Amino acid sequence: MSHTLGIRQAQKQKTRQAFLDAALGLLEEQSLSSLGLREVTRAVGVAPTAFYRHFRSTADLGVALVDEALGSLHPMVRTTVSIPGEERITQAVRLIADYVSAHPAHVRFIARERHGGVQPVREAIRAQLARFADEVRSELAKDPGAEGWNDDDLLMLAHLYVDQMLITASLFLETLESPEPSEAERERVTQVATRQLRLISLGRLHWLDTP
Amino acid sequence: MSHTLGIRQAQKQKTRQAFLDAALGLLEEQSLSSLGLREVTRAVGVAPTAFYRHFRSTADLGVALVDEALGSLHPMVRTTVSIPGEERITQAVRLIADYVSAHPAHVRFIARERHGGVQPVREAIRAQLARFADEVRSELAKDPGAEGWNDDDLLMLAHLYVDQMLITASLFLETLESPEPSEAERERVTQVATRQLRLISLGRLHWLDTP
DNA sequence: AATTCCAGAGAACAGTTGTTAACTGGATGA
DNA sequence: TCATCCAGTTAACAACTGTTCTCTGGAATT
Repeated sequence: MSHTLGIRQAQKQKTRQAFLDAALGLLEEQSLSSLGLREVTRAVGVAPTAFYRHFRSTADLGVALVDEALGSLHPMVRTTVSIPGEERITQAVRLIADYVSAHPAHVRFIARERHGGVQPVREAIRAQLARFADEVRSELAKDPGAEGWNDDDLLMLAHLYVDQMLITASLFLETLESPEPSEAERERVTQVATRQLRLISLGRLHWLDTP
Repeated sequence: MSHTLGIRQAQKQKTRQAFLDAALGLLEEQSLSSLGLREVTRAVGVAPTAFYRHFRSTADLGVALVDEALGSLHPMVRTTVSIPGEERITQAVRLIADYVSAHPAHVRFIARERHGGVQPVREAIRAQLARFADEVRSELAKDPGAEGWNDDDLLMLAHLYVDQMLITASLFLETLESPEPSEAERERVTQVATRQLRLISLGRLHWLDTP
C-alpha cells in the first residue's frame, strides 16, 4: 500500500520537482555541462544552497531527468511493438509523434545528452535505451515473423528500431522548433519515418531467404 | 594556382589551428556550450584577447570545427557508395572504423554537437549531413538496383544510410573509450553494423515487390 | 509539551568568466 | 628606408561561479 507523505516530505518533493522543471526549461538552449547550480536555484526562486538538499551536483539532477523522461515510456513501447501486422508501424510513428508533442523538452534533453559532455548522464541514457532494445527484442521474439531468428540477430534488429525511433523523435522535434511549425512538415516526417520502418521490416521479412 | 603565404599569414593560420586543436581536446569531456574562451586561450598558451583575432565567439570556433571534421569526408563517401555489390557494405563499415580510429575527437565532437546546445553549430552539422545524404542519393541513383525508384524514396533511403553510419561511428567511439579497448569489441560492432546494413539493403531489394 | 530534525536562508570565500581599451613590435608594401 | 598594418599583449571591469559554515523556524517525534 502507498503511505501518505507528511507535509514535510510533500513540500520537499514539490521543491525537487520545481528543480527538475526549471532545469528542463533552461536546458532548451544549452547543454547540461554548462548548466550552473545557481542558475537553476535562481529560476526556482530559492537560495543556492537549497540545491544540495536535493542533488549532489547538476550531473545528479541530469540523471534524475533521464528517468523522468524515459521511465514512463516502457509500457507504451511494449504495447506498441506487440501490435501485429502493418498497424504496428503506423502506431509506433504515432506514439513517437504524440510523445514529442506532449514532452518536447524531455525529448530534446535525451537527444542532446545522449552524446553530451556528462558521463553519468550518458550512461543513464545508454542503460535506458538498452532496456528499450531488450524489450523490443523480447516482444519481437513472440512475433510469428521471428521464426528461425536467433537472439543476436533479434537484438541487432531491435537496436535498429530503437535508434530509428530516436532519429524520428528528433525530426519531429525540429518540426516543432521551426519558425512556422506547419502540419505539412509533421506529415512529411511521418511519411518518411513510416517508409523507413517499412523498408526495415521488408528486410526483416527476407532476412532468412538465403543462408 | 596556390599563392605562397607570407610569414605573417602563415603564423596566423598556425595559431588558428592551435585554437582548433586545443578546443577539440577540451571538448572531449564537455560540450561546446560550456567551453570558455579563456579556457581555450589558456590551453593554447596565448592571451585571452588573442582569441578575437580568429573567432567572434566559441560558437564561431565550433562551426569551423564542423568543417574540419566533415569537410574532407565527402569524396571518400562518394567513392565508397559507388562500389557495387556486397563489397560496398564491407568497405563502408571499414571506412567508418578507420575514420573513427584516426580522428576520434572529431567524431565525438560531431556526435555531441549534432543535437548540442549551440544553434549555429547544429545548423552547420545538419547542412553537412544533408550534403552527405544528397551525395549518397545521387550515387545510389547510378546503381542498377535503383531502377523504378523515385527521388523521394532514394533520399529517404540515403538518410537511413547516413544516420546508420553515424550510429556506427558512435559505437566505434565507445569501443575506444572503453577502459580496456579490445579488438573483440571492435569486431562485434563491425559485425552488427554490417548485418544492419545488409538488412536495410535487403529491404531495398524488395522495395518494389508489391506496389 | 518538550525535544529533535531538517529544508531552506544568509553571508562570505576565492576563482572564474567575457569584453573593453590602449599598447607593442615585427612583418609588409610604397 | 619609412610609414602602415595587425597578431598578440597587458591591465582592468563588473558579473558570475561552486562550496563552506552558521543560523532559523516549522514539522515530526517522543
